[in-house]
Amino acid sequence: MAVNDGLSRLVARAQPRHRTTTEFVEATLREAILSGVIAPGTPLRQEELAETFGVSRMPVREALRQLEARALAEFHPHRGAVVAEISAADGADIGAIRMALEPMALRLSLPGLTAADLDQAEELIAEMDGEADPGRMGELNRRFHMTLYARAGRPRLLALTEQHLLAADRYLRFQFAALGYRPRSQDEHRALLAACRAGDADAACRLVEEHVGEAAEQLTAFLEGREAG
Amino acid sequence: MAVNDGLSRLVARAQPRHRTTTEFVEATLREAILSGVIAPGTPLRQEELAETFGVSRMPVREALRQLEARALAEFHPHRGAVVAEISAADGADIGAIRMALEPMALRLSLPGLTAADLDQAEELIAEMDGEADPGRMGELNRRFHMTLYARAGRPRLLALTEQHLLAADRYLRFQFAALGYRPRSQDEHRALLAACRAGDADAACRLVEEHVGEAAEQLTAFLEGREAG
DNA sequence: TGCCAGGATATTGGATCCAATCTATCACCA
DNA sequence: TGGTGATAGATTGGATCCAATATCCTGGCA
Repeated sequence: MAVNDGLSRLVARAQPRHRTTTEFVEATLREAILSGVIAPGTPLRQEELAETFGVSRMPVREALRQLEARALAEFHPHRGAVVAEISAADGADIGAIRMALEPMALRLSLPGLTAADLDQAEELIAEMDGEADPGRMGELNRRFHMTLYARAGRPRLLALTEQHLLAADRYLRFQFAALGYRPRSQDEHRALLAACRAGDADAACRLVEEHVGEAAEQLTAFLEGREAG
Repeated sequence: MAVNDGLSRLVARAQPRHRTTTEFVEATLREAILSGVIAPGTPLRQEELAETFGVSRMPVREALRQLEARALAEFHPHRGAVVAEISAADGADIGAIRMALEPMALRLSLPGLTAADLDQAEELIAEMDGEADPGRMGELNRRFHMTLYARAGRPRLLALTEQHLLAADRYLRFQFAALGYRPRSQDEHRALLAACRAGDADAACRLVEEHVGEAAEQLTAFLEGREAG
């Protein structure tokens, strides 16, 4: 079974240190969908998932409802849930949201950033230089961005930003596999970090907006080509 | 019972034309929370809600999970859910998100706006002039904003924007009740509409950002005073 | 040969039941 | 008298069971 195959590995190594079974199932499924372990369009059969997780159908149902609210799964009444499809239009949608949220997060965070934060960001850039694995690269990229936003002091804004960084990751997987990492991305990361170190908020916000925008643009072009072909 | 009282009225006049009971419960509860019919901090007892809706506890449970994913309810394992609290910090958080999303939505929508859209926006401003009821005012305000963003062609961005407009409404209720509607708001609406009619994207985006920012600022000040006192 | 109808099957949606756990109360002891 | 521990009640979390609905296949008919 395509679903169980990759997922059961995730389930096996997932620490069930969650307080309820529902939380455990939701977190693991979300990870699986965002990381691409379960492909878009895959039907999420309740019974099958329940068996994989070793629980009854009920916590699975509640978890699926939460995933629906996060736009990671689509419900069709009496026909079940499927993993949300990916499309060029949706990729552009997520890109637009990131272009709106991330400059705001950075602007709020910048004054509070410590030297340690900036050093950690620099270290993450260095790690990305030598990384080939797409999944790991996505995680490093996400951590780099979130490190810069961490001092915004706006929990909702940060949660929303991270959620859409994760959603973008899911998309970027497809691009990574075909084209490799976007070469200019690292240059942009370095320029962004330099602006943050200089405390130049306007420049930093402009850079992050351009950075996200270019990534989204290239992704959209790639996906449109994929849909056309 | 404080919960049932206002809620049962909503339930009574709600058309159960939803495909599943869970959808019906979720939509009605969301409306009740956002509109303030159920106050922040109110415990959401599953049995009580089930009785009010005339269903079993199960669809209530699934609906509550979805509300949690939307940050409208907070879950405490084995202790139940409560309606999400409101706070000055959270109000500022929502304000920051709106300030990020709405200029982006407007910029994407502006080129596609029709004369009919602009006329409808103007009509909504006129309606707001003569409106005293806070709930109705919030709805008109929301429709005005969403009308201007409607042609963005980004479903996720629009859904997120509307969700945070609704969340802001929930907060504004408290301010309405104490201070009435912010007087300068209508002037800003008119200026914004004028910029849209002129097709001046930069000005329109700047105006909407300022508009949202000022509303958020005043709200935050009000809530901080309320929390201090 | 193609299309429509009807029934069998699979899967979800909803109800009921049981177990786990949290809270509050009360007795008991220092 | 104040604090601590045990116990009872209430409430949620999870499992199982039943009903409702969609899909798919097959057979009959034009």
